This record gives sequence, structure tokens and C-alpha cells, in this order.
Amino acid sequence: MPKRSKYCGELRASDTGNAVVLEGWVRKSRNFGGCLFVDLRDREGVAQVVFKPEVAGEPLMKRAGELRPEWVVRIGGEVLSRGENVNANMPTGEVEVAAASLEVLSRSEVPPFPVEDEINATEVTRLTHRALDLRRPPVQRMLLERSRITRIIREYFADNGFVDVETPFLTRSTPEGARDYLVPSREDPKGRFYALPQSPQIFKQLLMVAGFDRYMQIVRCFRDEDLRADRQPEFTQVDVEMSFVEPEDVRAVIDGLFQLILKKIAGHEITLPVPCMTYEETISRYGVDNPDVRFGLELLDLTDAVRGGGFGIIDSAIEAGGEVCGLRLEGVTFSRKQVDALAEVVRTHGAKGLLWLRKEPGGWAGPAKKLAPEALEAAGEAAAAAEGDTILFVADSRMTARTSMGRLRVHLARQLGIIPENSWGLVWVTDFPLLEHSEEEDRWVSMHHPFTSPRPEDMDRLTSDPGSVRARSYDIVLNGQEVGGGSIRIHDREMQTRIFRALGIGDEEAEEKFGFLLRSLRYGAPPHGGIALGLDRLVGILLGAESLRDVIAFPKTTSASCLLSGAPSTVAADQLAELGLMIEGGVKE
RNA sequence: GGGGUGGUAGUUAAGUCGGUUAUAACGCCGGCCUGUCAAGCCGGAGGCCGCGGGUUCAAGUCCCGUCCACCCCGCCA
Repeated sequence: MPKRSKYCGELRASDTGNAVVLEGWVRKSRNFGGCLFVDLRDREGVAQVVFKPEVAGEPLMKRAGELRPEWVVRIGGEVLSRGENVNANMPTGEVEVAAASLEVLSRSEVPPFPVEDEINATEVTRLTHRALDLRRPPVQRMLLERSRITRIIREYFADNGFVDVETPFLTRSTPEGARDYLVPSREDPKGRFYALPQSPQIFKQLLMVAGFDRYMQIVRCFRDEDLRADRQPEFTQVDVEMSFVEPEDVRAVIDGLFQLILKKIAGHEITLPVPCMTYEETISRYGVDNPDVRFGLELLDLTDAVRGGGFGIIDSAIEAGGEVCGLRLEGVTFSRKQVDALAEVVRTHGAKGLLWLRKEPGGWAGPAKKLAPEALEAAGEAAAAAEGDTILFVADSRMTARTSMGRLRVHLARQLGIIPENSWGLVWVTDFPLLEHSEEEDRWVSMHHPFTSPRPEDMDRLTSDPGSVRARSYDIVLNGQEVGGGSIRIHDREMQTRIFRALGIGDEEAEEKFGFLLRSLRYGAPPHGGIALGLDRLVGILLGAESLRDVIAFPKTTSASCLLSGAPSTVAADQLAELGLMIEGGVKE
């Protein structure tokens, strides 16, 4: 029999009368004893094949009757109009193929779940049989769309003069940042390890020193940290670096990319430039560094209004240098049970509790009505509260109050359904602090990474007030999720040394761990900067995926295992011996 | 590392106060059926109740431990 002449999903009324050959998977068959219908599926869709005794003949009817779901077949026949029996729910529903020949290419056991759009199999079942799951049209569509997106990205950067260069996966472990995935080396001396890259950061900087001017790579990165719905141990970055640039140059390139992707994938037009907000501003207005700007409901600073209002918890929080941060919900009343649930949200983010006030005809309701009358008045005014409005608030340290209320803001927006459908909130957050204090290690650590350039005007505070030094950094946030982050890098060796010292990395250690970067800075490093976009996350948001796992062909579970392959697995004793490794306490099964 | 939810036919779920032979739907197998497309009708098979221990005359059900999955906190430059 000749090979495929058309995809199943491509059949249309215009094909009527033509002889076609289809190849695909049997989705379902409906046997009427006399005639028999088979739905045949391939990547592009489903077509109905009909076996009729007068066309197919007895032996073929008998073989067609044996077909079962997920058998792989090649079917030849004539495309006929369905006449009265058109199925308006299928793109191919105007026609059917009257089978004249049938070749069974492969049989299938009964699949563990039906290969259909809507199934109620659990994720464990789906991931264990991922090939079958990926055969389902909605799952396949995600990866087909992902492929379209990466193609748009590659073309965009190629059109703008970026060079695609590959960087090593087997590289060296560096201090700072996430836990590395380690790969033992077999070579002498034993006891040496490669690390899989958390990102190609240093390599792309070396490419700038080398003079490539503009680099991009769609590259896998690895971080051995605990997982979340939006975090996989191996993930893909769109990695970008440019020479002779300021932050706005990098942002302009990424702005253009987002404009193109949103238009082509979501059919959404945006005007450029994408708005910028400083870190300080976003913390103050949204309480988080990844603001969801698709809706208002901004945070209120009620500190001055309720100061000295005679409410113990509030007064002591303010006296300790804290803040009172609130949200005003217009015309919303919460039940006791609902308030408890909301309080639980702020508590998981460190707040001690949630207070509330509701403006009623005769005055105020809620636990905070014990505040002095003038404080109540001032709070109502600061929140611009009208009758029927509820004010929720937290009194705590500034960051705890802001962060917990920022999380509550997003929680409430979802709960109250005030996030507009099919809207795209894109914003840059700039000027992050260069350093943050690590309580665990009791030292200053990089918020971004140690190669981030500080803003020069803040450098005089590097030792006196390290937390106030701002970085020349920028994150891009889409619908409340960080989808990328970058910075202008340090291209001056002296500056790099000063930053290492501020991080508590001595000259010797710096030389040993980062020597290959520092050395390159001695031989003519151009000013440079760049960004890395989280491709999985970006695709997930664009396609409305519920989990990152939906846009990754072979994802890992929350304990970083692969249900499909069984990785990670034990290895043979001689493999360990060759590497000079011993497992403490022996290998556990 | 901590908290929460879940695990019962191939799949998804129900299973009361601990009590007879563990239910249902879909799927599967057999039969009927010439216009279905969630096909229909009749019949049938199918169980390590995650795993291990304990309490009890008796455990899917109660207790302890453990494994796995998912969600969250910590963590993730």
C-alpha cells in the first residue's frame, strides 16, 4: 500500500472524491454489525473511517472488526461527503474515508487510560505512561505550541544579530547560589567532581570578553533544590548577554521579544516600552517583587493613621520600627470562617495575625474597633473606606507586613475573581538590592549573583550600609510570575574584588573559585550585561498550563524523580568503584 | 527540614459507629445490531483496599511506623 498522503486532521470537504492513505492510531471503533466506524487519530486531528461491506468486502470487514484502541494502522480509501450525517463538532466532520484497504502496523495492549482530550487519570498514572499521555491531543498541543515559541525566540535573536553558542554542562562547582548537581570524575586523582550548571553565567561573560558582542542560547540549567509547582530541578533558560549596554538596552531587546511572542501566541498587542518599577516601589505597592499588575487592590500604609491608637499589638509593632499594611475590599464582608482562612494565609508568610475593620452605618465593626476614635477615623480616611468596605491589615516588621499582605492580595484576587481573563500584566522590576543579609550564615550574600554591578552612586555605602546598595538589575514579571532576571555585570577587576570582599570571599578563595573569570577581566573586558528568561514558566503562562509539568515532555516529580524512567537509580558496584565512591551505610533499595 | 491533602478493580471514585460475599461508573471480554461519532441493548470477567507492624472475636475502616504523589513554608545567587 502507498504511504500517507494526508494527515487525518487535515481532511476537508475539498478532498471529497480523492483517494487518500491515512496513517495513525485507532481512537475508537463503533461496530454496527453491518457497517463499522473507526476514528483515526494523528498529530493533526481525527478523521472518521467507515468500513462498508459493499466497498470493503467480507475479509476486510472481518479484519476491521478486530481493530482495538491505539492500534497503529494504514488505511486507504476514497473521501466521501457525509451528507446528512455531518459531525459539526469535528474539523474533519464533513467527510469520511470509505476504507478499501487496511494494514495493521502495530497492535496495542489495553491502555491504562483512554487517549482522549478529557481524562480523569491522576498525574502519577499519566507520568508513568508519559508516551501515552503525550499522545493525547491537549498535551501534545502544549508541546507543539512550545516548539512554535522557541522557534519565534530563535528567529528573533538571530534577526537581531545574536550568536548562538553552546556552553559546557560538565563544569565546576562554584560557591554561592543553589545546591549543585554533582557528577563524579573517573580520572585520577579521585574525589573530584563536575557540577551541572545552575546557569551558564560565567561562560556567557567570557563570550563577551571574547568579543562575540551578542550571545543567546536556549539552554538547560540544573539546581538541586526542593521543588514547587512552578519549579523543576532541570529547567530551560533563554540565556542572553550583550556588550556595551546599559540596562535599558537589554530591556529594549526583551521588550521587543515579548511584544512579538504575545502577538503571535496570544494575539495580544502591547505598547513599548514595557513599564518599569523600582524594587522599592513594587514592595511598597504590591508587597512582593513579582507584582501581578493585572488588577489594582494595592497595599495601603496605615502606620501613621493608627499610630498611638491604644491597640497593644499595633502600638508595639510600630514602636519596634514596623509598619501597618492594609488592603481595602470594596463592599466585601467576610464571615468569621473566611477571616480565619485569610489569617492563615498571612500567618504562613510570617505575620502573627490578621486584623480587620468594617465600616458600618453606626461606626466600625471588627476586632480593631477598640482603636481610639481618631485612629479609626484616620484609618478609614487613609483607606478611603466607604460604608460596607472591609479593611484587612497586618502590623509587623515592614517586610513581614508587606510580604504577607502582598500574598494575601493575590490570594484574595483569585478568591474574589477580580483578575481579568485573557489579560497580560507585564512589568519590569529594577534596582534590586545588591546584597541581602543571610541569617543562616550571618553574612551578606548576593541577591542576584556575585557578578552583578552595583549602582556606582551607592558604592560609598558598600561597607557602612551594605543593604542599601542597589544593583543595576532588572526582573521581568508576567502575570505575577518572574519570567526573567538579569543585570549589568561587573567588568572591572577591582570592582569585582571589592564585591567578593563584601561577600566575605577572600582574595585567595576568589582566585581559586572564580580565577577563570577574574583572569579574563584583566585582558580587556567590555561593559556587558544580560538576562535569562525562564522558558518553561513563560510557555506555561502563555499557554495557560496549570503546572510546569504540562509544558515539559518528561518532567520530574516534587521529589525530583522521574516516574517514567525510574531515575535516580542505584548503579552497579563496579561503577562506584571506578569512581572511587562509597555509599555511607551501604546502598538502600 | 517542617506543615497539609491523598493512596480501594485497568482507570476514576464511594465505602456509615469496626461486623454477611468490598460497591459504582468508565474501560475490558463475549453476543446482537447498516449511520454512529460519550453509539445502543444483553451477558461476563476483573481486588496485595500502597507497604509493615499493632489493638480486636473481627480492620479497607482504629493506632504506630514507613513509602509514594500533589500543594505550601523554609530553600531556590
